[in-house]
Amino acid sequence: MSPANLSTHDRLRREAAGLFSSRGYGGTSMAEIAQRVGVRKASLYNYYSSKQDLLLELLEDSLAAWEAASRPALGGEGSSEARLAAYLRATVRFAVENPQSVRIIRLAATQIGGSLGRKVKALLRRHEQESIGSLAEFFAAAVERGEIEGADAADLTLFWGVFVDGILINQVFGTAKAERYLARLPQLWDFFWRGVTGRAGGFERQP
Amino acid sequence: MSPANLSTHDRLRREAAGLFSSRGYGGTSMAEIAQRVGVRKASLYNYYSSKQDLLLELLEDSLAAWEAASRPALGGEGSSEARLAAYLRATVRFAVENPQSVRIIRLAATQIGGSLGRKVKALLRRHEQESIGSLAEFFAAAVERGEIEGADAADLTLFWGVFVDGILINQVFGTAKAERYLARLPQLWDFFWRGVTGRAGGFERQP
DNA sequence: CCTACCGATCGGTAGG
DNA sequence: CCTACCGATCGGTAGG
Repeated sequence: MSPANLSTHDRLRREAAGLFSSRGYGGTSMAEIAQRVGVRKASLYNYYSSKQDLLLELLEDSLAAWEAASRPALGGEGSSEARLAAYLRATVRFAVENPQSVRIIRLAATQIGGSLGRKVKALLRRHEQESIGSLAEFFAAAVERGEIEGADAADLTLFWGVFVDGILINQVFGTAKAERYLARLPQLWDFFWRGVTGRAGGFERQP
Repeated sequence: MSPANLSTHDRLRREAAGLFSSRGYGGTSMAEIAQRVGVRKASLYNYYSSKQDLLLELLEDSLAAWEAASRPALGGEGSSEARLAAYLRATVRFAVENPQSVRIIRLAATQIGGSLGRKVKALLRRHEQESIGSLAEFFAAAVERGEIEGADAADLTLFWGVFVDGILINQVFGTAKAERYLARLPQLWDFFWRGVTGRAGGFERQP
């Protein structure tokens, strides 16, 4: 837990993620990162060849960690509701435990221009296609099997994106504590599932 | 419509809002703004005494415009559902017509540190207290009158914040066109309202 | 991981 | 709204 136990490279990742996510990419200087890590600025260039590279690696790591944390739940066993609820819980838990990763992904999606912006957008687009693509398939299958009735799969996917992004944004940038959204997840889930199916939701509290 | 018809001050506001919202505050330079406006950098300081002042005024204008566009709907006549739906439509329309205002508010909420960050957070906190405060009262009153049953007012307020922020974020930062969310608002509203009340929503298409 | 340094650009000012 | 300029800081490199 103590910073002294972490390698310089790990401290560098952590401090860079913290500064980028709270001040933005352009608002963070390499000198400031170095100061927090406790080394001279020039030493950072032993780990990354540029500031752009540093952001790109943090973004890739964040996207990979998010996928690894949430993806398995959707492909698990059980009803559509159980799997989707498990996916949501895994995502919200990830955001509680890794707020900086969520922040980095958001800032990358919104604050970067130029040639770096193009690389960032390519990474995000690839991730979104995989993630939203599998959700769209999920909803289409649920509609086909009759587990969700009277709604269009595209509208369900749209509503799901709104729901999840709304939770994540409020979790990591809002004034309320991030844990609150995890604690109220059964209620939020119930609203979502009833809205989508007309039936009360059953959000199992066990993992 | 043409830039040539706008005053220098108006062009300055527009270009600064565009650059801040696409590159972030720290990623935007006064020289770049000046170049787009078509004047020398020093001339900008006839309108604003600092870069911080420029951002603060853009933020204040954006918050005021948002309030003016959405607030009246909530206090209008009609059922709780009609008023809340009108409030949502006004908000989503505002985001279609003023995406940069929404972007500025989001970036201010997430990307600024230091002394500027404190001023920005004070502005946002005041706005949030007024806005979320009136929503919390709205839901409490709807529960008390029995227009919404079986749900806690605090949970309703939480879900509402998730719903609205999710739409706005996807509208102004997502890959789909912003108009899509306006076009699909009846469906999104139906999901929301049915989730909250168990009854199908009736989203009137007329203003 | 350090010292020492580079050219470029930063926000901002003086004075007109 | 301009020219001319300021000290400070930027990302990055050389060389060890």
